[in-house]
Parts: sequence; structure tokens; C-alpha cells
Amino acid sequence: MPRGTPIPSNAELAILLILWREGPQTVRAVHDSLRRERDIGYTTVLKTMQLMAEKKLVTRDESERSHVYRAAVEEKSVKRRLVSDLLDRAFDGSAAQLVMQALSDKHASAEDLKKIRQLLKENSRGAR
Amino acid sequence: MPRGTPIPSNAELAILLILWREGPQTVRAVHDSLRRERDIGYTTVLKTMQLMAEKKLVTRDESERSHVYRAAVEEKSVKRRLVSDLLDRAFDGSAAQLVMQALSDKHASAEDLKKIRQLLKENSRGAR
DNA sequence: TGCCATGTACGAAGCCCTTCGTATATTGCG
DNA sequence: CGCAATATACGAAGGGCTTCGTACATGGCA
Repeated sequence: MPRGTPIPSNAELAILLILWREGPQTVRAVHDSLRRERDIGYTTVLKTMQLMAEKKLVTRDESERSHVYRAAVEEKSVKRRLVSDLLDRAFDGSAAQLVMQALSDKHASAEDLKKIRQLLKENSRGAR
Repeated sequence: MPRGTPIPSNAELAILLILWREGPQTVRAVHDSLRRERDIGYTTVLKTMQLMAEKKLVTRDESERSHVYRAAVEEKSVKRRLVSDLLDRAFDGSAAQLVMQALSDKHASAEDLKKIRQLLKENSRGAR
């Protein structure tokens, strides 16, 4: 996971999520996925993915007429950077503060809380 | 906390953090604070704060020659929206996933973990 | 074989954010 | 009083992101 790789933009992240979840695929397939959620042109997705290739966010196999794109950055490290970025920008680097916000968020379900508690239990031994 | 208020941009957030922490103040004072961290022109800060006033992110008292700016959005609700936004964009709405990333982040200290555990304990009763 | 569907390449527009330079007004002090 | 310091207002440039239209190549099928 090269350090120089930029943090993906919104549109780029949406595409990476698909590639991470479903594996390498063509622009057409990605476009079909995105289309299910919102209206977006084919060439828009194509262009974005071409730029992502330039930025090394993805690689592509050009051996077939329809190029096959593959995520070139790790899901975990990208997500970690996204969190780290928010931490720095808004929470003075305090993970505790951010977690508190996450917990009070409408998205935090009882089930989430349960999972988180479990994570903490597992983490408590290997604490740094 | 009006729903229509936009999520603050980077530069705007940096200014809001100062206003939240130190209370209402002039452009000059905010500029001095920002200057301590990076090189930035006075009129840059002024312009940004003027735009923030238009967007209702801040209000300003113009009764004195040096206008006094005050945050017009609540710290908690803005931060909550930032987290919620990231949750939606990258973590499929799962707070548990995000917290996991936060915990594995370099910023998460042992002290943070302790605080978080305590938060969870307090939260476990009032779980939604 | 020839045409239509389907690809890629590429330029450019529109938007927002950030930044600054310049113009202009006002204040207070020597 | 007049000038230097300090304000605000405002226009505009530059960069990144997103979007799309258009041009062109290619491949498979009738």
C-alpha cells in the first residue's frame, strides 16, 4: 500500500467499494452497479476509472477489448486513512471523541454496540 | 441546528473548531490562531468567514468596526454529521466497522481505549 | 461483408473550494 | 489634521472533482 497513493474522492470511493466487494470487473459492470443507486452516465464512470488508473488506485487488464479493472489499494488501509483523516481534521486526533460521536449517531444500532463491545474485549489484551 | 446547513468544508471546519474552542472573535484573532499552524493570508480567512456567514455557518456582529464572528452551528451536530457522512460513504452505515478502524488507527491510544470502554459501559443501559 | 452495438479516448464545461490581490473605508495617533 | 495601520468588500485565478458529449475503433452477427 504505497504511501503516495492519494485518498480517493467520493466517486472513486464508490467505485472502489464495488471492486472490493465484487472483485475485478469491467466498466460496464461497475456502471450497472452504480446505476442501481443513481443516474449516472457510462462515460462518466469510464472517465473516473481511467483517472483512478492514472492515480494507481486501480490497475487494469487491457488484454481484452473490455478492460478489466482491479482495486490496487487495500480496503483496510484506505478506510484507515479515511478515518485518520477525519480524526485529524475534526477530532483533534482523539479516537475516543470520534467513537463517541459514532455511538450517538443514528446509525449505531444495539447490534453495533454489541459488536463493538466484543471488539474492545479482544483488543484489551493487545492494547498498545 | 437547521437541516439545511451544509457540511463545512475543510477550511471552514478549521475555523469552526477555533470558534467553538475559544468563543466568538474577530477575523484577526482567527487568523492569528491559524497562522500558528500554517501560512495563510489574512484576506483568505476573511473571505472564508464571509462565505461562512452567507451559508449560516456563523453569525457576525457588525456593530463594531471589527466584526465579531460566532459559530452558528453546534459542535456536536456538525461532528455527528461528519461521522454520519463517512459512515454512509465508506462503511455501509456500520458504526461497528468504523469504530474498528478507529481503534486500529495509530491515533488510538491506550488511554483512548480506556475512555471508550467507559463510554460503552455508560451506554449499555440506555441502548437504543 | 457490412453495419450496429459496444468499447475506449479525450476535451471541456460547471461547480466548489481555496487563495490572494486590489480597492476602498475608517480609525486613532503623532 | 493627515497619514499609517487596519478593516471590509469583491473579483478572479487555479485546482480538483464530476459530468457528459463526441470521435473513433472494433467485433460479432445477419
